[in-house]
Amino acid sequence: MQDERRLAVLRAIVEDYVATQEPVGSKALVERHGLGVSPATVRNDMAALEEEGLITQPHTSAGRVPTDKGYRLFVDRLTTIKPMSAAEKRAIATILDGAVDVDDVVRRSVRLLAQLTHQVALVQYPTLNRSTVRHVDLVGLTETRVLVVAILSSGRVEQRLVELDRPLDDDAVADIRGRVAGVITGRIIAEATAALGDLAAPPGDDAGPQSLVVDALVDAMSDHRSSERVAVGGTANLARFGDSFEVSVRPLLEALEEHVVLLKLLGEAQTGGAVTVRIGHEGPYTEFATTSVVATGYGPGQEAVGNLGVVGPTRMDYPGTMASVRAVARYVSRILDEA
Amino acid sequence: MQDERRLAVLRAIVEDYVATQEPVGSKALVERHGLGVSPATVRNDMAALEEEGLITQPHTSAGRVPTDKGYRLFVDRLTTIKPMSAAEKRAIATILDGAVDVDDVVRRSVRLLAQLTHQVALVQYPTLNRSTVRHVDLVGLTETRVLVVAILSSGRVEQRLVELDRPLDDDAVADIRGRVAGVITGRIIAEATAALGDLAAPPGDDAGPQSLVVDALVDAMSDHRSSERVAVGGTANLARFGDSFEVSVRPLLEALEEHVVLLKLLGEAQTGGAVTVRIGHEGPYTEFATTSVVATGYGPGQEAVGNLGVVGPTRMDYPGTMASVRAVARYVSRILDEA
DNA sequence: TCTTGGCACTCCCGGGCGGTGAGTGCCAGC
DNA sequence: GCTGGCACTCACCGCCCGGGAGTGCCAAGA
Repeated sequence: MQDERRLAVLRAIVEDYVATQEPVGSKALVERHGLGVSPATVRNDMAALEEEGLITQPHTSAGRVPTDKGYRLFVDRLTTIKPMSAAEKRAIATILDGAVDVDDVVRRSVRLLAQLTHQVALVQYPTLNRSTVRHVDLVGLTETRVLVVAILSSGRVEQRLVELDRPLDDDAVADIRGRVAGVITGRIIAEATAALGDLAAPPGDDAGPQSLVVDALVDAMSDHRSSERVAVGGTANLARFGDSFEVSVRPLLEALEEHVVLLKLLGEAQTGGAVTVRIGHEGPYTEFATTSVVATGYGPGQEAVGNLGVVGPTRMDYPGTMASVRAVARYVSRILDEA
Repeated sequence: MQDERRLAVLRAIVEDYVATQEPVGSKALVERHGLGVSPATVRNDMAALEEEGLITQPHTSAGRVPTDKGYRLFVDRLTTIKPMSAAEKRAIATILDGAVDVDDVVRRSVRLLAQLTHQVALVQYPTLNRSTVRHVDLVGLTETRVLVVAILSSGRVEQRLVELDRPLDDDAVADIRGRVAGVITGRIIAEATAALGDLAAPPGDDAGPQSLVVDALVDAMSDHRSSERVAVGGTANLARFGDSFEVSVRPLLEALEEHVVLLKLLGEAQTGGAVTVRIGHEGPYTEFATTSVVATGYGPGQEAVGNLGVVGPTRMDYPGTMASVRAVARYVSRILDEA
């Protein structure tokens, strides 16, 4: 019974602190929330919660602030993701439906997520892993330059310019095109890449040019470039960090330009539709010690082709943020499914 | 004679203030620079400079700080762009040469420029205006969906998915492809768009699908999307603003996500290779009242296909920044020329 | 006419100081 | 196990004050 009330106190502390950004005291707590007990009782509970490491006080005789552990318990056990309102859902659908291509979906998502959550939004560009090759084309630009274009089912178009070591006439280009297209069209990337291996060193005169073209295609489909990209938006929301710019915001801004780090952060998100939350010091990223990351995967069906989420101060509105992240991920998935 | 010394004093004030970020007094001035006169003399000159509106003091009995007008005079008459060292040039060339496509050039340029100048870098994506159409392709995905792909001489690939109102077999797709390609291949965008107009409402059964395809092509080449995009980097360098985050950096971060505004800022850059500097309140952008923009155009030959530059506090190292901006623009131009 | 040393004045900045108030811990009583 | 009471602890804020950098002005010298 007391245990239950203590959790209620923790929840109240988290909610108040998130709302006011100030340490919350026992008196204010009983006034603002309908706990039917006296401040003294709450103080006892707070002492117990502090004993457990769930809350802490910045200095003696100040109110209490949740610790990372406290937020963790709050997120895991004290809250449920609140569903978005119909109006919010409509707004999301309207904005994302206007996208003209995959890149545009990503850009719009980032913007939308930043606006919804008032935090820094991250959206990973979709990986090509599950895509199939829709179309391959070779375009002879000059006698020794060929543009290789691969169109993938995700809607992405990858291109490479190939410099040949000797002139090639149109028929020869068409020949290579036909051979390559026959082997990989309709296949998923992994299969296509494997199949190209057999073409890399073919018999006959065209070995050189064809190898070069094949290499370019393998490179274009190798997934690295596109999956290593993350769109970032809403950096102005870093102002929510009340702290000084130099100590808290600058390193964050720097980290946000390091897309490799962001990918790792987003990569922690579990597949399968659940929203993952990383709080404060959890994980090895010192730059993000005072921040939480709320992320999830997106993609058609159950399979994630990318992750998206937000970065914000540990003192954030977790239920609302998680709801927004989940909602945007769902709509992005749906749109990618349609395209 | 005195006039000359006064300008020397102004130059010294600008240089010292840029270096120290603190109001500079008469005594420190004669010590750090080799002006062969006494502090009292300098004080008289300072009073004259203040009279002309070139410098100002934050409060009585403080040192002097250059005004926007002072910086303007400094940039226009007191400084020359200092050439980059050979090592710096090599570094620029090395970094940019590794780019795999146009988008990669832009991304690398932004990063490079931010590192060189320690400021916020902006690089506009190349406009398509001067590009020619290298290749057009139509790919039938299903019976009622066609992917339209246009490959431009700039290396950019534009694509649109077209939903048809009725099924179309492969022959019909090939037919439209042939007709469209015949009309626009090799032409510059403007001509191609005009030529497409004649195809929009052709005679015969295929009027519907062909119109849709033509519309998509016109849209893809309409230049709006790509030229409305700006890559931004080095936002962490906003820390150089010593002021409080909320009043000075937050509005800037917000403005930096408004790419329309950035395009206008960059658009002020003159064509023809000169580096343009906008200082402080010059221009209608209240968000950028405390910043200067150093920008220039880039592109193969004399024609600018895009602009790039940096945004920083008015108190910036103009000679160095202008040198970096010019150098990066030149190398980007060269690379685009080669591609 | 310009430069220079001297001098009084201004005002920002940082440190020290006491009052105020929110919040706590503890204890005795119910 | 809850509650009211009470003494205690600090952060915060406004205040004062001295130090110091820098200025403006003036009279004398080149």
